[in-house]
Amino acid sequence: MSLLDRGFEPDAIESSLYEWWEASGFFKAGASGEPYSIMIPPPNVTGTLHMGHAFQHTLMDALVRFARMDGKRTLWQMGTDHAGIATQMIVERQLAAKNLDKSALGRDTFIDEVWKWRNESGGEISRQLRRMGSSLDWSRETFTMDAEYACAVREAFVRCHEAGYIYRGKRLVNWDPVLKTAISDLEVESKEEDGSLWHIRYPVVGDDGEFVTVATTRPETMLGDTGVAVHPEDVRFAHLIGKRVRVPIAGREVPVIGDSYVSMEFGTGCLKITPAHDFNDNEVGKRHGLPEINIFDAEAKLTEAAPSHLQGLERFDARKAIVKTLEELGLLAAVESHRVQIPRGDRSGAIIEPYLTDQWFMRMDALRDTAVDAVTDGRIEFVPAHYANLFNAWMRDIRDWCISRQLWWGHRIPAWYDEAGKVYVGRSENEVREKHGLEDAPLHQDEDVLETWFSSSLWTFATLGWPGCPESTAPLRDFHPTSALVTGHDIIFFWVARMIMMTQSLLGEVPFRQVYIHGLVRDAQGQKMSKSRGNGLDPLDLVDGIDLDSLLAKRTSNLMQPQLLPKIERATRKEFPNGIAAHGVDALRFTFAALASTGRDVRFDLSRVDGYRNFCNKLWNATRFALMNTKDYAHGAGDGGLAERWIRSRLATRIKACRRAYAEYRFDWLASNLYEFIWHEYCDWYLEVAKPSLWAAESNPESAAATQRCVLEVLESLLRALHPLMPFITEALWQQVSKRLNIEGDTVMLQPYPVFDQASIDEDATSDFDWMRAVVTFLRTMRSERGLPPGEPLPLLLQGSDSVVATAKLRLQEFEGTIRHLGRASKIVFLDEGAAAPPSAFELVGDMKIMVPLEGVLDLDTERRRIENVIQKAEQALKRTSAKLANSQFLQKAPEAIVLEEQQKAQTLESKLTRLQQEHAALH
RNA sequence: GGGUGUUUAGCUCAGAUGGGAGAGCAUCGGCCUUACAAGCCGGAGGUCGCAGGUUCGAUCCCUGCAACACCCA
Repeated sequence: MSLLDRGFEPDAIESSLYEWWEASGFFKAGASGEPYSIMIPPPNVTGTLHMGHAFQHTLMDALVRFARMDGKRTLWQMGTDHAGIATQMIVERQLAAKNLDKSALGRDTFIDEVWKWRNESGGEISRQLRRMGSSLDWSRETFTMDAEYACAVREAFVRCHEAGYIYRGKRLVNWDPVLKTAISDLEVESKEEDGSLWHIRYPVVGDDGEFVTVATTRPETMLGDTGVAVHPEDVRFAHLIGKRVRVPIAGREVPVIGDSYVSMEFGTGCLKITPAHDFNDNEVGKRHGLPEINIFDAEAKLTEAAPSHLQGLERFDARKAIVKTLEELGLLAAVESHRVQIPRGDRSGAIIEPYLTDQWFMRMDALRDTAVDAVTDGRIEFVPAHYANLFNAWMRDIRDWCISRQLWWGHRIPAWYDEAGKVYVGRSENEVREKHGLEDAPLHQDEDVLETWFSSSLWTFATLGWPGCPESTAPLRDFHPTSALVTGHDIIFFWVARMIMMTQSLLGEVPFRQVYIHGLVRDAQGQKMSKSRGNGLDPLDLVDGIDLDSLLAKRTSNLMQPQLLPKIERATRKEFPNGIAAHGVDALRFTFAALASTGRDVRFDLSRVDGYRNFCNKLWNATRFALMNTKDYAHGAGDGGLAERWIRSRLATRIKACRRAYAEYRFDWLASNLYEFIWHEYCDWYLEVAKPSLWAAESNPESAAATQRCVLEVLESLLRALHPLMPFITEALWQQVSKRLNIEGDTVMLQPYPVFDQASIDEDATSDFDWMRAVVTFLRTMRSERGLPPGEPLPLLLQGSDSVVATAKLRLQEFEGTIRHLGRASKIVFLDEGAAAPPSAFELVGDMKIMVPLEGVLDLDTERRRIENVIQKAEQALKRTSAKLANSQFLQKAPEAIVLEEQQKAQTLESKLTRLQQEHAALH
């Protein structure tokens, strides 16, 4: 009963419940029922929980908890990603701090270091996921570098290679000269930066004194030029096509070619062609058979392909040197400033160099088509649907995917080379030897690893036992294809598309049936949250609270740009002058749900969390009230009266809405329905109406017992309905409430989710209850508007036709006590229809006039103005409706139901107006 | 340059089938009413970005424009 004594303290309930849930095995994949599965997008093992995770996991956990309660055989698969580059960078940085270098350690020792780091520091995200209440199946936790997972990766590689999807080749790739690895198109971020356009004269061979002036943003690449191109229809240069020009400094003679890729308007209209260091030039070069001359090494320094005095120069030093030489030679025609797109690696920030190397690629043409088909024919559904367009558009333009990386941490490519350099692909060296009869021939394995996204593209099935033997793949049969994928729009291409392609190619089925795309969490100003901006929030700081100094320290430590410190400090002090209060996990989760509408980005607003913490407090206190007033509850109570029928009807309606919200991924509707129901229906009205009945147990024990039963039953249902969003508080409260109702079961999380009950929908009870609310609201508003004390009892007079009075009397049998209690009515008296009423404040509720005599208090002028106001509004409404009804087109074409509705509206308004005008005239 | 999304109360956002507009927060007034002051009661607040079109009727559908955001080149 300690629950009754204390107020709501989230921390006190959250700490113990999760441990108990997990230890009890409640999160483990279910054993019966229709399968429902979600794979967690595996967080990077290097990661710590950020707002995006917290948001995403709240939604996934709600879906999973809902499915589990709804009787599904539910799996929420846990796991983390080895995150090749990110992890390797962290460990390298740690080594650098100890003045160590990975090349000094050697590959094997370095990988041991990475594992050591992972085992010691890689578990932070798991702890945080538990703190958020995520009901993940930890017993199935998978790491993408686990031995079984690695086996699946090799299998996938070999099968794709056998199917002809994977090939090795020398191609132009995006090269990161800092990390010294190839990266994929998606890992390159292009931004416009200030640059220059250099106009350079290339002498025409055999025509002394004639030049072709090319324009370029990268003069240093001229050392690799193997052609100059003009537009074939450009009359200015038509005579040059077929001639040769001499590339200055390099001294090479190259042809002038015509290619429609050249824009006649841009620059000089002449383009130098460097097939080895530009993607577009590479295509032009291929069309015209131009050689590809690689002038850079892996660190983007000039190689022997450059003149000897320039060799070894880094590319931007080379640029300076070359521009200077050109100037001296008089070959620099002009320099203009120019905005250029600079491609940078998303990890290192280094400027990416298109670079010719041997890499492994995945062919996209056939796989692309199967993926697009799966989305087009509805086997995979995007929610919201418009993301399917984005997906298709991207797939249309997709290029072959470079899957090899020059890193050490990751899945090593299962390919071996003999001494002649011939490549063999297989699951293991032994398999390769046997298959190709290589016996003892020296073989060495490919040094490269696979891109991380290659292994994570297998995530939905490699976690379930694939390829495995029949016994170990039972989970695969049960849970694949998975039910839903929940992710942000930023990784549709990185991950979603690749999962669809890989899964279809390897399993012949889709990886998931629905993809719910949620928005990104931004700060209150709509800015992306990031460490470098210093505007990030740690979700657990919202949960547990943090003082200003700690928050400042957190936001300003290890800044990449220390000059931003004062700005960040100012902004933080302004937004959180007192730090952040503790709100509890449930309030934060509910906030995320409430903000999650239609997949758009969300601006995170702390005042919303405040509001939902208050909501938790409300629920807590409502339960305290329920428990306090049902101590003597005994079974066998009746169904109760109108109020009970009303609240049960409202509950049924809300349950229907909740289920629809789950089906449509509208977590905002889910949240608002539950909030409205609990606060404004259950607490504001039902519990208030219940009080007189509960307190009159001695005079009317049956009624009191029925009320107790309804108070408890509705509360118990709504706790179940709310549980997927607010697991902690609902569990703590449900355990108390269920005890009182003698419900079996240890935990709310394994109770059935409430089912919509059509039989509980009760229109009559709803209109009766609404009538009562109108009467009470009149009394309250009337008092408030006239400045009368809210507590002072006032008599209430009712007047109407016989039938109206008869209905009212029936309703009063149930609600007289309620109206006296909630409206502070001293007595309720009926006036004969024709009788003259005393000077009163009045209102029309339907066809009944309700009034409070205010002899002496009433100011006639004020009352008259009040009525005039109401009359004016009614007249306006009537005018609109009459205009419609006078329109023959409307009568002809509008649906009958709408016409009828308008006719009724007009009738009601007319009679109301008549009454109001009578009252107005009577006010003297 | 191409594409997608957004534009509704002071702020953050709903508006589900086209039938004259909703919530939370903030704000104003009144309440220590035996669950809750993290509360209760009541009020005020809108040219639904702009211009056309379709329709009996448009916040909603169509076209154009503007602003903002993101993606691609």
